[in-house]
Amino acid sequence: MDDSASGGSTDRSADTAGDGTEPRPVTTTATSFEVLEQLRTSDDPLGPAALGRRLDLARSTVHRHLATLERLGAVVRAGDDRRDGYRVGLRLLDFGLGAREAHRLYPLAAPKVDELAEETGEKVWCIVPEGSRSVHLYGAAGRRSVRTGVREGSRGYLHQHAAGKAILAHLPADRVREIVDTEGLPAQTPETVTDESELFEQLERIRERGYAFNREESVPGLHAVGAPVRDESGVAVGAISVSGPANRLKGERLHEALPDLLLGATNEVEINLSHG
Amino acid sequence: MDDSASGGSTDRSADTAGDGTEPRPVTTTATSFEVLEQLRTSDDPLGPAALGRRLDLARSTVHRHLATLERLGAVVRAGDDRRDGYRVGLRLLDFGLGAREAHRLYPLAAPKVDELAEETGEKVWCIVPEGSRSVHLYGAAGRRSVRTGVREGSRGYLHQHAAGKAILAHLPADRVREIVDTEGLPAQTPETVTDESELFEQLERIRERGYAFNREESVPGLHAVGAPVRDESGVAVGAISVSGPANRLKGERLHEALPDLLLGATNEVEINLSHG
DNA sequence: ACCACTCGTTGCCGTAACTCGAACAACAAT
DNA sequence: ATTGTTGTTCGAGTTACGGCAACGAGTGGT
Repeated sequence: MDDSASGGSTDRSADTAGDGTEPRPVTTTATSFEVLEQLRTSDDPLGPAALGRRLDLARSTVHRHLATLERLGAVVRAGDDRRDGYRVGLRLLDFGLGAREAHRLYPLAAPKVDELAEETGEKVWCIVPEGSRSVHLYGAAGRRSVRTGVREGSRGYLHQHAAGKAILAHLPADRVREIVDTEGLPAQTPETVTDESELFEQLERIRERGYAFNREESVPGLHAVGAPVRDESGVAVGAISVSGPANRLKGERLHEALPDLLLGATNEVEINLSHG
Repeated sequence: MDDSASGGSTDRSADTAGDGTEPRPVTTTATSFEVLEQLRTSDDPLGPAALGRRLDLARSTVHRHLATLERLGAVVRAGDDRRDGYRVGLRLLDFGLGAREAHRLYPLAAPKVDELAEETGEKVWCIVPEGSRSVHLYGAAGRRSVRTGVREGSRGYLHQHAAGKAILAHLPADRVREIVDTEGLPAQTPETVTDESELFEQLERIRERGYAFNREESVPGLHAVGAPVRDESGVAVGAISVSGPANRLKGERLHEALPDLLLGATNEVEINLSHG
């Protein structure tokens, strides 16, 4: 009842301070996703109280969101007791895997990734850009492959991987600008490329030779080679990378054998991509 | 259309006889999920107009939801032109695969499923109950395995599979009652068990011998064997099944060899489940 | 060439429904 | 028994959600 009971002309009260360029259309659905995000990143199930504390929301509000999400199958109670809290439900597995199979690259690249993992014995990834980030679409573990923290579905920065740099090198220049401007060039290891001109220089050389390297830029002790998958118009729709311990990925193997294998695979995928 | 495998009647009327008192907690988040559901079940990308028509919403409303979901990464524009519509984004892959790996059964069952697929050459599934339905948590295709319509993440009815019946047979009796009451016993093929007493009779025999059969009850021409995975207290947390063409899964192989293999695998998983 | 139709997008306004705080029942720890 | 949790329900207040109408752009018909 403060003022402006009708019409509400003068002041807009809070006006959602903070975001300068936010257009207007934002939603409460975002809150539900924040709940999901909290549940996803937590190892243990969480209840309304714990979630409310993390998100700064009232317990009753969280309760309502959870009830709705439960009805949708997006979350499930962890145990039989109602004190056990909730965790992310498998309904989202349906959505997620559906999205993956709907991606034009997945059915073509997955078998090739498997082949490469078999041939090289290392970890092989198919990575695609989404928004201004990278998504690990599909991965296959070779016999001697190392375990990193990355999972299928993981999101990361394009400038931190071999595959990501291969993608950046074959994107329209203004697109690269947008991505760098919105995401910046955060470092993951001391070797990560954080200098803008250094990055553009690398991208130029990647365009020349057709593939990219990653020398401990994402994980200490890990090297990788990445090659882009381009569509008819030449822009990258994704990339495939082979990664392994630095002492195994070096010299002739890193600079010639693996790139050859990779380019053979990506070339084949590109052909199927155009004539499929 | 008409398929609408899940969700179904979302209209306010609904309220099947019985409990007319819908609690209260329903949300607009549900609308966002309906948008996602439509995008998931559609082969082609959809825009605000098409979605609005299918969901009976104003274009502007759908637009708002899409804008929010896009900001969250849950949907993405299909093409560069803004006329191309949206599809489900890979953000949900992150949620979905995370939920799968968080499931206590997945890391234990997946390698065993791979083994069984290798040994039998058939299609092998790990299935878990969620809510009152079944979810295909993980599947592996053997060398000669057949392709059915099922995918990882697919949801179905517990009484229609071998694995599902194996689960039902090792659930508390009142739980089974709940499930049958809420879901009914819909038929998928002429062979599906639709009679309640027939089902309970089968469940009793499944408990006695320790595994379940499926003779063309879910897909015509397809047979399967399923064995439960029980936790310390004896209730089923999931099941593993082997399925293949009826003419290959019969006689001694169906009734002795495959059950032996299956029970060996599930037993091992159960041990790891208790002491891991 | 025009026109008629659809598309996506954007303000605006009324009101549905989302958020919050308080209160209640169970349970745990002191 | 007291004090602290927890999950859950109910009501009141106000946000922001949903529908309508209009704009700019693209497409197909004639």
